[in-house]
Amino acid sequence: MSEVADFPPSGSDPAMARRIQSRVTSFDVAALAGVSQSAVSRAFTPGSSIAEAKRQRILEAARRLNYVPNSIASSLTTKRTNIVAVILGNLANPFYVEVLRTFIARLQAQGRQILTFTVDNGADSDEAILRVLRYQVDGVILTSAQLSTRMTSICHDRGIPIVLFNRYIPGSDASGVRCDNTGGGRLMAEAFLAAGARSFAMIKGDPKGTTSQDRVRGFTERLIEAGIARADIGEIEGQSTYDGAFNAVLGAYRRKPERLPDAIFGINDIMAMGAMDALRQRMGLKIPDDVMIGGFDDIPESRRHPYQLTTVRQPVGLMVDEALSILHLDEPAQPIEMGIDRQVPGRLIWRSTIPTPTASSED
Amino acid sequence: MSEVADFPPSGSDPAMARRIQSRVTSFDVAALAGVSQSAVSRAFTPGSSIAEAKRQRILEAARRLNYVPNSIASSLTTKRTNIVAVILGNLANPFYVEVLRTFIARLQAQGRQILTFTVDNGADSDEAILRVLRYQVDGVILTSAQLSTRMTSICHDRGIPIVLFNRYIPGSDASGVRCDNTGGGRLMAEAFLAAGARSFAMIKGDPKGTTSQDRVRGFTERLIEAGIARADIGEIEGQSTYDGAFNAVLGAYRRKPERLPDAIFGINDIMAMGAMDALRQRMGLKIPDDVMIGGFDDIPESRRHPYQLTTVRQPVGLMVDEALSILHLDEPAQPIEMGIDRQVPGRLIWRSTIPTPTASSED
DNA sequence: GCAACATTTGAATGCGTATTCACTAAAAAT
DNA sequence: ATTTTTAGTGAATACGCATTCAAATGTTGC
Repeated sequence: MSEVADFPPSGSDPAMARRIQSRVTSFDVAALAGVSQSAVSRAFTPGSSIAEAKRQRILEAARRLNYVPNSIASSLTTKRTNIVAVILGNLANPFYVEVLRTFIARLQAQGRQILTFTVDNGADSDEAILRVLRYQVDGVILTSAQLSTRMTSICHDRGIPIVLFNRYIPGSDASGVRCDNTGGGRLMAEAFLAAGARSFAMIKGDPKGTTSQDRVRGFTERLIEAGIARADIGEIEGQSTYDGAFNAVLGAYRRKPERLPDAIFGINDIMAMGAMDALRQRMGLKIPDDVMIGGFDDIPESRRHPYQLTTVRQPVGLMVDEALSILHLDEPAQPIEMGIDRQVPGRLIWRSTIPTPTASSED
Repeated sequence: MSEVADFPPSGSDPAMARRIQSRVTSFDVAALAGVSQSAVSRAFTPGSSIAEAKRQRILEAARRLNYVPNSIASSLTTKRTNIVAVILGNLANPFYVEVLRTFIARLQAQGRQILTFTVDNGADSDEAILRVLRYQVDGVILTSAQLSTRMTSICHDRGIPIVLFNRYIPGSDASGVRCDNTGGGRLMAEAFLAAGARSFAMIKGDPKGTTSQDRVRGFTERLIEAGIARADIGEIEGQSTYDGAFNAVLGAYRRKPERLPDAIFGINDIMAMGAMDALRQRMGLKIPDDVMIGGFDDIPESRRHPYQLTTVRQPVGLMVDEALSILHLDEPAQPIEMGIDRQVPGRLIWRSTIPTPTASSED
């Protein structure tokens, strides 16, 4: 049926059939344009000394040859890759998707590339860091928890800055940016108190995550200060996911509805949403009439109709900007800043899972 | 209060204060181990000819120096970077988050790195491709729509394979993998018909996206075959987001509830969810009693309680595997396969937004 | 018209590794 | 015991570009 030459034409070189052709290099462009290789390099390096007319001639030659500079080769001499590594723990949580989106948007706008890694929740990031090191990235963003101090010092020795995002390592001098999670926990406690709650529960996430710990601590502290008895502050453990919270709530209250508190603080929005669905759809409860719910993060889903979750917003854009500024990508000669721990405050967003004491103030 | 030397010890070189130190190279390791640089290179290259005892000695020396091979340098000689670029259009749609997760998981397990790009929806990917080319990636996954044929041929010339994911370019010989969107549209039409619907609407997404077009086409074709009049098959346009669908539905029916059809097909799950919330929360309708709803993708959110969306599942894992197999990352010497268009069938997942004609068959 | 200066230019070199090539030592085959 | 094979090794080189250095060209001021 089909003849030999039935491959669709691709409109390109006839010599393309084999893979790994001799690539077009700056020498080829130089030859075509009648200049030296140095000139070609200069034509593609902004701010270098080259006559405009010559640059144009070179660019034209490059265009004709479909020449694209080889960043790998140039990285070898400049010792800059323009690559930033982003190591993520948990893309199942929309908050971290938002974080990733923001990092990508910012870095891409700066002309940098993003090397993305995921690390199983709770697993340690050492292997990812090692891989990152091989690629000589200009900086590392780490949103995943575990990181050995050995790794931080190796990175430091090699001059690669790391920023912990919404994490910190107690006793380490690794720099980081985070939301004021403790303060945010306090905000949520105050919101519940203002709405008249007297008994409470928290759905905690990963017990090793500082994020969860801090929110729990701030929340608890504030309640104690307000005179709430420890006995009236319950804790539920669950996987840090929608399903984890859903099941944890069912496990805790389905058989003992009498233990249900006035208010439940989901340590992040996705868990608060899981809790809400369990309480409403499986236990037939009304929110906030039967139980109040609070979350943390303010992911886009939280404002959607089924949830309308009252939550603490993390200013992601700001946090990302802070993180990137700590990296000092533009001044690689600067010594790495260590021991920085920038905290940005969260903000309570009133929606409808906690009755508003006075007037609503959504946004 | 604090003395000069109050920096926490980092357990590393004392010479670490300055950035851009002379890096540790294979020559340093060679010197310490008393071998040649070639030997060091071989020690880190699996399958190369080196005595096991010597390799161990080298590895030990490397460990003592915290030596990590420089992949940038090695890429220059091997012409392989072990980097795959993933270009994404829309991380606001959880489906593509799932796709990204899957690619990362697979590639990371193979020891490859992922360079992530996002392209504004509808914008063209040429700039991203150009950046990708500079980094000499081993392959490109493209989930975003627009791609000039000039770019595909440039990639082809340079021996860089591209796979379109859930997209195709009519008239191009670019390879791709996609769900059988047309067939999926038909499945949904059949589900609605079986449930007794006689009037329909579709909420279309990006009009330029082949994904949306194909689903619309399959859905419509099947309905026509079943004898439904064109007048009973409506179309609503909206941004391909939750809010887009939410607003589109409100705009179409809020003032004219009499125009509401028996069944609405959201071209993807996130839009179907937006539609559901608009219909239920804003228009007080019951689903599926007042309107049936169908989606497409089967994102994790679809099975959650507020939605329980009947939808067409895309087998993401399978599609990702197919995409990677087309890339032939393990046989770079092979000529690039062009013109491949693998389609994998979707599968209808019955949940509760369409009344089940007989018995339910959720998973 | 010439000195003093600023701007362009190309040859040569280095970045850190993989690989080729020629060679040695050890093992196997004769 | 000698030849043939095999495994192991180091010196040298290439990969594609940025950058340094010295030379060449162009510009300005007097």
